[in-house]
Amino acid sequence: MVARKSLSGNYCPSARSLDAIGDWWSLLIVRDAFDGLTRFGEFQRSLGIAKNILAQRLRTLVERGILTSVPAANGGAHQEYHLTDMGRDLFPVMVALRQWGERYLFEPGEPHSKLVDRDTGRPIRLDVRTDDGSAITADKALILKVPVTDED
Amino acid sequence: MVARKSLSGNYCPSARSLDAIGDWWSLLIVRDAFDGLTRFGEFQRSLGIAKNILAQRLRTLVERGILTSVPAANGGAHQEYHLTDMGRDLFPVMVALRQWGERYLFEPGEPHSKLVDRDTGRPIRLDVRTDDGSAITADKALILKVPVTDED
DNA sequence: ATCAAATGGTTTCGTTATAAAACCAAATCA
DNA sequence: TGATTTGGTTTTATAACGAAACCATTTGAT
Repeated sequence: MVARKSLSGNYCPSARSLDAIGDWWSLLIVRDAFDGLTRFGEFQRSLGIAKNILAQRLRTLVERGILTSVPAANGGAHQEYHLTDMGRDLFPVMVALRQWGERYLFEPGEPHSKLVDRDTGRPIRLDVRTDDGSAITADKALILKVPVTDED
Repeated sequence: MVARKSLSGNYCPSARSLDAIGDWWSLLIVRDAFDGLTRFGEFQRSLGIAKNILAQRLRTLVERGILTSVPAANGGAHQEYHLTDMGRDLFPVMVALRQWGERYLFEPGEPHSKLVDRDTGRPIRLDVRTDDGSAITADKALILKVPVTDED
């Protein structure tokens, strides 16, 4: 079998996450869902994705519990795709990606969308902290590996 | 051309980030780099990735400024791959992915690696906040779009 | 009520990316 | 000095992807 290697049995949570949402389109769909898009056509126009690929991605995102498809709220016959709690909890991932991109992938002065607090208008950021609230940098972090059994 | 659509001109920073590191292996390589791996063979054994794919990924990660390849520190002839500042700043992305995976992709009680403060041993987490430090949830966030010019 | 267009897909087909394996030169080890 | 490891590249088969055509059902206009 030459299928894309599955990481779902991996004991690293990042690896499993990438297994679930690490393909090319899934996170972009989730981003659009955060942006309020719900309909097939909305996603398609927003992303410029091929319809067959979009259909497949929506299907697997639903299968994995990140989106739900529900009959249209307005009585129409189409489906609407909404974030589940699991999907909404990808919010920090989105913010982290956004923050990195803002910093490294834009020229100084180049315009880009911004994420702000809906109520106060304040910019949103995120920081890594220990559970007592003190900020921490990458070099201070240590990955505790789970004891190896027999598979590598 | 049927190449994978480039999002590098997109005004959404998340989209550009995914364009840079959103392919299947890149973030896993970066994760391993955080874990201290530097050599071709180390990455290959750790990930089980095909060598040609790994070589290609390392090349583009270097091109994009996320890794640097430097001659071996110990005088050997091989290259070592190290995170740049740009690469190290992906740390919050890794933590966010990890945190989400821990929560949703493991059975209760199932073992997984953990991220802790090297000095204190305290678990590391991350939260989204406004710049004055108050925590915020996804529904309180608003994406301010950049004014559209002519391309869609 | 009827025709036209939009919506939400699925199917087909060509192209690209990926995986596996073979291969190879240089360095290291015994 | 011969064997093994390292760090790749090349080749080939398969799977994923993108574009376009197609289609049934809704929705909108006349």
